[in-house]
Amino acid sequence: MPDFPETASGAEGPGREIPPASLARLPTYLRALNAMLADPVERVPSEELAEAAGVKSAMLRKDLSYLGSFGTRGVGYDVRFVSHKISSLLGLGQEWRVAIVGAGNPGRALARYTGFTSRGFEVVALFDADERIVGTEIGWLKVSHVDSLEAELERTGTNMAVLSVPGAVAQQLCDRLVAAGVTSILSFAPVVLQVPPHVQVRKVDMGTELQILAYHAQRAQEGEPGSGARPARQAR
Amino acid sequence: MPDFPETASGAEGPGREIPPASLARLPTYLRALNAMLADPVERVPSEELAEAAGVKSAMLRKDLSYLGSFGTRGVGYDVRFVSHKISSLLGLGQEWRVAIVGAGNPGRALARYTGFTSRGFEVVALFDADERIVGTEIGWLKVSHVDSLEAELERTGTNMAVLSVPGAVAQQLCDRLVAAGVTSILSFAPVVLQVPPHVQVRKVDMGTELQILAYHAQRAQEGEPGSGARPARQAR
DNA sequence: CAATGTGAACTCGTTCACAGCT
DNA sequence: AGCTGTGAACGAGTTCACATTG
Repeated sequence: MPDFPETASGAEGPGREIPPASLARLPTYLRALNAMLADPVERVPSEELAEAAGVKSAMLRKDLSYLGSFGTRGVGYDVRFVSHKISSLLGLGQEWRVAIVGAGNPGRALARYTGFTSRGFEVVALFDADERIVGTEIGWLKVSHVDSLEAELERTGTNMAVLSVPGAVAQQLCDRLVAAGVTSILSFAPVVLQVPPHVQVRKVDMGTELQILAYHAQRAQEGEPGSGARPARQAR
Repeated sequence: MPDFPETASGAEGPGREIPPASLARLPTYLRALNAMLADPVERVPSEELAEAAGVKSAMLRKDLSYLGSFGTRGVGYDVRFVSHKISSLLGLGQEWRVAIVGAGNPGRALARYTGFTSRGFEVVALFDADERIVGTEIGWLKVSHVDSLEAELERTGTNMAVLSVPGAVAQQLCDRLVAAGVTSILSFAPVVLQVPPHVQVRKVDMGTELQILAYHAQRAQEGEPGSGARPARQAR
């Protein structure tokens, strides 16, 4: 299917760095585009793609302009072409080998989540420190003891890690991952990880998200009850 | 013991809205402060708290200044006091009743995650559409059929929902949640949800995060030739 | 003519640097 | 003396609006 000129190899993109805010939206665009590929949609104007992605059309156009300038004036964008372009920019042409460190509830859920296997990410190792969990099979993977972390990372050629361990041990395991040469870490631990500058960490934190929601919810309910401002003072 | 000196009751709530970027950091500050409370730390200067939260001290001070102006010049901030202040601003004084919609792998992991129960969030209902799952117990909750969604939300007094269902049905369930009066939704579904303006949605998307990591990882590996030499330095 | 691509205006977020308190 | 609180400078991100192009 990849019948597009120059796919995964470098040199294609402009030297410009993509601004982080823009980069963070590309996966959303990619999903929208791929959804359109299912139906046989050939072209899409920025207005429509932007709506599907939940952004304004000017922003979408500016974002895409960082990757180069394709799209046909008066017509729109070629769905397949832009999809490929984003995929290759994101490095989805290659398989990323992911290790999951921490096979507790969240780790196990991740290991079984097939959603991303299909998108260029393969889970190749699973670690835990709990003897009762080590050796059990989850999905089609056997849980390794965290003692063998370095050896297994090497053996499996892991180049990305998901950290789903309790906050108390997250930093220490993060350090070991970094020492073993992992430079991309997705952390679910509710702590701020300290890493050297060449290592990329992204954090997913449900607790934080719920607290932000609580802030808005509280404001909303203060407005509701008709009586106006209420102190609503309750210590925890 | 939970009494604090002033807190001019009328003046506590600044009319000012908290800027979103600032709001998003408050949970991190709160965690750092609560960790300090464990040790008996009374006061902390902005420099130190900022380091624990991974931000610059000027930013921390500005963020805290949105909540009011406490902190003692020449000394620092009272750990307990600021912790309380943030908690109450975030609405953590009250119990939030959370329903989890979708009891697949991620939903089950969330239901068992006790980490947030302790922080003012209680899971009060769990839904799924799969007959084989409905009726089973997860943690101390029985999975309800999604058909009874509206009734159960009402019965349990749910005021927040976590949406952990496949993307294909997320929008439709989101609509039902909104129709049932839920105004705060944390979504794990990899789709852009359309909601009316009074509803707050936050999204957690591992796929997106991995793709962003892949972008950086790809850039990094383009820089260095494929030989075995890797920096592998330690974190601080 | 319809829709892109983009400079310019504007808004929001971060950092600086120092006045003002304790 | 030391540290907060904040106005002002700076920078990033978003939106506007329009010249440009197929």
